Amino acid sequence: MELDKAYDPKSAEEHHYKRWEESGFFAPEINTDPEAKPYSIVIPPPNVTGSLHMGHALQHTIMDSLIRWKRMLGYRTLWLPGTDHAGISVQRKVVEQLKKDEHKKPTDIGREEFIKRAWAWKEQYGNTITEQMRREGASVDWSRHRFTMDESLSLAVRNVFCTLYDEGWIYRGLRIVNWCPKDRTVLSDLEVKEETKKDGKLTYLKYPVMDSDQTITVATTRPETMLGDTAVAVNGSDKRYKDLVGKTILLPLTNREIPIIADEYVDAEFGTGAVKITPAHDPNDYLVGERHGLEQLLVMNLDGTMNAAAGAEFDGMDRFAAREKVVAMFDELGLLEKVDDYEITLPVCERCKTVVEPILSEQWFVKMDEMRDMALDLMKTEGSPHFSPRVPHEKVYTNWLENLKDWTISRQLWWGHQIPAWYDAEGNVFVARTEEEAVAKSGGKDLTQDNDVLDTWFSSGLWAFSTFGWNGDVTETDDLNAFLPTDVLVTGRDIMFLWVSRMMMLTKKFVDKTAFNDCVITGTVLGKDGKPMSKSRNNGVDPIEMFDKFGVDATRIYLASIATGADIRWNDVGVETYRNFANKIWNATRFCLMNAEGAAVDHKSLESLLQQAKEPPEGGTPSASLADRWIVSRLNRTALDVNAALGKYEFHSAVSLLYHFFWDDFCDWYIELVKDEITSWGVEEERSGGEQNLAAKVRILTVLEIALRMLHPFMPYLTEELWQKLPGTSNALHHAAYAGADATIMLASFPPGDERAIDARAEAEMSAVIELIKKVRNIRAEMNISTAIRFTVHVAADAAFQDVFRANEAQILKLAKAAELVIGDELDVPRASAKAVTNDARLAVPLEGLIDFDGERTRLANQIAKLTEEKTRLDGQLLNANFVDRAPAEKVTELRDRSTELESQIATLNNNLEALD
RNA sequence: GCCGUCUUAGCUCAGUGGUAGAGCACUCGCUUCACACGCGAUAGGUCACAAGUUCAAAUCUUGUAGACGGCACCA
Repeated sequence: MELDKAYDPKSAEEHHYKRWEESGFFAPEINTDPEAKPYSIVIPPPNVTGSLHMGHALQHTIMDSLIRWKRMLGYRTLWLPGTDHAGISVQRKVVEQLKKDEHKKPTDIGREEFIKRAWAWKEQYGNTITEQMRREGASVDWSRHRFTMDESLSLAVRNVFCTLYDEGWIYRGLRIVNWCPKDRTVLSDLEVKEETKKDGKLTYLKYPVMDSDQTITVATTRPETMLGDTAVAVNGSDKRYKDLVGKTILLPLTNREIPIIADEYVDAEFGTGAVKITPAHDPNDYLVGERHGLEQLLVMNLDGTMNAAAGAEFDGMDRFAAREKVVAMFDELGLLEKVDDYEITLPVCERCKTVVEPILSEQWFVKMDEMRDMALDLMKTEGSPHFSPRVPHEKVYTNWLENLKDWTISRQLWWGHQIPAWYDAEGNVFVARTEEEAVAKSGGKDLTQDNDVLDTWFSSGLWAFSTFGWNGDVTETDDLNAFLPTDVLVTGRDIMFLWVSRMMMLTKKFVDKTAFNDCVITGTVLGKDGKPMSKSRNNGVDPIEMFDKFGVDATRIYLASIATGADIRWNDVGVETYRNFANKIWNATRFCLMNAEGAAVDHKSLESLLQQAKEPPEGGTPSASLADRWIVSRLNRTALDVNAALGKYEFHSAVSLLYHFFWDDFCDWYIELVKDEITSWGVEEERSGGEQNLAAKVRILTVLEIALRMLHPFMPYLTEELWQKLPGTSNALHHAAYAGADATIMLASFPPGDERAIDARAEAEMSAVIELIKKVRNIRAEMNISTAIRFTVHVAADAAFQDVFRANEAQILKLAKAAELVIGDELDVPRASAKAVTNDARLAVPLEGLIDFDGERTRLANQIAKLTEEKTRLDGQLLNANFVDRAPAEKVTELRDRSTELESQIATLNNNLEALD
């Protein structure tokens, strides 16, 4: 079989996913081992308005790598996919569509029709991400796909709401909330971000004190709110205003009389030391108002315009226009003291960047005190969730919880879970799961349901258990028993509070379990400019474009290679590295297949090698070749290390281990070392015959096959494509739990690695051979000797290494491009020779007529300088009595040995240098 | 204001007490029959700065400077 010369990702990506999905490989049911341990991950549900961005790609890569790894290890794995209904975002999309297509407002078509449109929108556009996930190769169980507004999940929401209400954890109250005038809904604190405005103004207004000619000056950034002022406050200990406390102000433009009060809240040092108090439009003022029994005068509508209470002149006027008008009128009245430029940070709506208006409004809240204690308790007693990396996330999470305020859960939207609360004509509230129940509770009255819906995060908060079938009516399911707690949650910092914390709390509350054991918080993938990717910065990189350009596998393994937990800049060159890696894997396989005639993957072929590593022949020479013993040792070491790294969520080191094993050990050395043995162009007469040749072919195919399995979690398409082409791969290689399934690498067992297969002797011997070859190559390169010239290499070493070099003579000659190897106790070479030392040998290359004496002098001098520098440093340490006394004896011996070794190497090189003269 | 992170080769980043690493870029040499998305060989770093702890610090502690994140406040 012959492969194309280069890997074309597209062709592999086209067909495997469909087969995997249709064969049911992604579902936990594929695992037929009744004893199999479960391993589960629920996806952070992307919202239906979204499309795949680099953050998703990173997180999905991590989740899929973990799931594929565990699946191959025989766990009953479930990665559960789904989407959330994204209340505000979908609502906005539908509103825009309505306006554009029909020039209508939501109120023109009514709630019922609007919701129909929203569902239609979701059906049409809401599957973008799920389709993109197929391209990513995500091995999610689509049969368990959930949507936060599915019937069962919606029932769960209603049941949870009712229970929390009945137990007093949910209440309805009049509070200052964050209002987005554009979206016309209240927002939770977490959905409000801050934006610094450099062109802000601080306006100083003079308020006349009644029965006096005095005025009191207040400063404000929102002059229009003065229309709702119901007091002016000063600090009671502020001497400037002492006499004014208790007096009355005639509030300009309104002619209302408002008191001057004393309150601790006022900082005498700040501004004028006098503060206008607007209890209905400012959270601090609200508190002051409560303390002093002030009227809460609402002067604004929920669309950001002023209302009648602001006065006839302002009624209906936009808040910003009203601001200008208020200032102008104060100016006319001579009551405008001044307007200063002022840099101000304003709260804005996270989604639409509209300036958020703090406003007094009646909303539903979740009381957070007990929830918080529950989550803190989980952290303190069980260290749950176990964050990775622990620093700094555990502390940030804990700090946030400690300062938690109540959660505003009502939203003035139509799309979402309508609040299961009904009102009678008198405004009495009846909370129930259905209208019938509510009516029954009311004693048969006519009721109307609350107009608002719940925050999308309220339903997302139930995700860990509602997705497994819990809905309050049904509280036990097989999936729930099998898969909760989920093993790990993989997500970004941005939703740690919005989602992670709430899911912990609600899962504990309703199923008395932790939602997930571990929580991997990924870093942010930054744009090339080092800033978070965003549309406004136009520094975003589209994962799909990367898939097209470099292939899915290259993009995935690159993402895994940067998944350290730290933020990282996107770098096309990095993906290119792994595109090249994919091509390298392709070509290594291509080479093996070109020479695989008559051979097939056979794991028994490595058994004798394992045996020799486990029980080295007593003093004797192992029968298997060094290269074979070495690659098996390296293979197992890599497998052990990769498993360990994945277990610690150190994806970048797993990738690095695999990269270097495959490229350096397998391609650069192993393939080259055994090339002659397996190819038809090898040195025929040196071989013991066809049988030996076949065994070597089987071995290399087998090593390759194991390597592909280790790479599969990161590079699913490429590895499946190649695995299918390797002779001898079949479902016999599957993990026992999947014995019956059609052959696929994704169900093959993941190499666990065997510590006893680590062959220290083979590794030491191989490194002697590699070092020797590298030194010869170095001489050739530095002496500028053409590869066409095959010279003789003289090697001196102790008896054991002489044997090693003799046993590997053919390989050394080939890789060093030498004609002859002369091995002995001492070097016996003419003066015109280039020389070098390794840790285990001395070597020389006679270069009669080729040597550049000056060049050789420089080369030797450089080597001597390098070694001397190291020796000087070591000897300095060894002369230090403190070091020798206090450092571990092992360390001291190690340094001493190294120093002795260096001494001998330097001496040799010096002799070589002198010999040139 | 409070909490926290980062600063390592030209670039992007690993490494977290015991001789500084990778990929890419750079330099030199290769149309070597798996791969030029390649092969071989070099070069390149007082690990931001300062002090301390230690036999030993890129790594631990404190401070300084710069970059950044979260929370709170902002009349």
